[in-house]
Amino acid sequence: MARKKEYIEEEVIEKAMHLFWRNGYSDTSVRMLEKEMGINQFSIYSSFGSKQGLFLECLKCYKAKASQMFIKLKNATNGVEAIKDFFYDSLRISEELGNHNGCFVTNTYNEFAEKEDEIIKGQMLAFMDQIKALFIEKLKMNASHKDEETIVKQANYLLLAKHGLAAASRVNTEKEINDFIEMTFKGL
Amino acid sequence: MARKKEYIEEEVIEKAMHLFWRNGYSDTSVRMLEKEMGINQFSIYSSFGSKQGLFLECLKCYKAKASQMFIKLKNATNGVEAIKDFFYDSLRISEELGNHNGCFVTNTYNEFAEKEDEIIKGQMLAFMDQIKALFIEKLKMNASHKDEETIVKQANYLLLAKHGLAAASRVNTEKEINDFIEMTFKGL
DNA sequence: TTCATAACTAAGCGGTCGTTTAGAAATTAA
DNA sequence: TTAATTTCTAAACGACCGCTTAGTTATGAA
Repeated sequence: MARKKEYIEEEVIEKAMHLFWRNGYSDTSVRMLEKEMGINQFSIYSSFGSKQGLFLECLKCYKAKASQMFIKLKNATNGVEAIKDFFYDSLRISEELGNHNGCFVTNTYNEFAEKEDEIIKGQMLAFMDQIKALFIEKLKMNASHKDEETIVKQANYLLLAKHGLAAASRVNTEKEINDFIEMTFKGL
Repeated sequence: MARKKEYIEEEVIEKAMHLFWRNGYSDTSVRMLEKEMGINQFSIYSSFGSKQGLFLECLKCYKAKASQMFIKLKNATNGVEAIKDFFYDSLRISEELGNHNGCFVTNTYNEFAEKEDEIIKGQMLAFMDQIKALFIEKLKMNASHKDEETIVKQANYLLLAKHGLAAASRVNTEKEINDFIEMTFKGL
C-alpha cells in the first residue's frame, strides 16, 4: 500500500550513536548525522521527530549494548570482585564498539549537567541510580560486618571512581587505567 | 590622544569565565558573552581577537585564582595530607567564586577531549601534568619505603579521583563529596 | 492498471553562529 | 580649536543551526 523504508532504524541509530559519542550532543549537527547515517534529514525527522528524539534512541541503543554487562553484574555472586569486573567490562564495551571516547553515558552526564534538558538529565540520573543500586547489592554480599552507611559510602565512592575511569579511558594508557582500577578496589 | 576603554579587561574576563564555566565553550555564544560582560561584540574582538582568545584569557584567570591553592600545596611539608587539603581547597574555590558547576579545568578537559583545538587541549594537558608532578612531589615526602613506580601509580590514581570529585561536586551532597575524599585517601 | 499511501530528494524556512565593518563619539597632544 | 587616534554603537556578513515543505518516486491492495 505504500513505499518501504530504505534503511533499518536500528542500524542508523547505531551510526548516530557513534557520532554523538565522538562529538557530544551540541557539537553534532543534523547535517553531520545525515551523512553518517546515510539518510536524508526528512527521514531523520520522520523516524525520530527531533534531534533530541534521535539522541534518546541512541541512549536506548547504548543501554541495550550495556545490558549484558548489567546482567552479568546482577547475576554475579562474588560481590566486590564482580564490581571490579564490571569496571573492566565497561572499558571493553567501548573498545568493541570501536569507540575511544570514554563512556557515552558519562560524557552525556557531563555535557548536560548544566543544561535545561530535564528529559535527558532524568535519563542520566536514572542510569546512575541503577548502577549505584547494583553496587550496593554486590557490596552487601561480602560484607556481613559492614553497616548500611558504610556500604552506601562505598557505592558512592565506586560510582565517582567510575567517573574518573571514564575520563581516564579517553587519554591514559592501558596500564595507567588498570592501575587506577586496582588502586580503587584496594581499600574495599 | 585617543579615547579610553570604558571597561577593565580583568573585570570582564572574570565575568566571561563564569559564563563559560556554567555553560561550557560550545554552548556559550558571543551574544551571551556580550550581555554578561556588559560590552559590545566589537570590544570583545578588539580586546581578545576571537572567542577562543577570550576563552584562553579565562583559563589564565582561573589559573591565577587557583594559584594560591597550588602554592599552598607546593609549600606543604605533610605529604599526602597536603594533597587531601588540596582536594578540599579545590571545592572551596568553586564556592568562593559563586560557581556550582564543578572544576572549570575538568569541564574544559572533558569538553575538548575529542575536539581539534590543539591549543586548548595543550593547555589542559599542561595543567594536568602540573598537578600530577605536585602530587608526586608530595607523595615522596612520607614514602621512603615506596618505590618510584608505586608513587606514580598513586599520583595517577589521585588525578583520576579528582576527576570523579569534579563531577561529583556538580550533583552530590556535601556529605557524599566528603565521604568520597576520605575513601580516596584511606588506602594511601 | 489504478490509486491511495508513505518514503524519498532537495530546496528553503527563520534564527543564531562567530566575526567584520561603517560611522559616530570621546580623548588629548599640538 | 583642530586633528589624529581609539573606542564606542549598531548593522550586517556569510555560514550553519534545527526543522519543514513541495514535489517526485516507489509500493501493493483493490
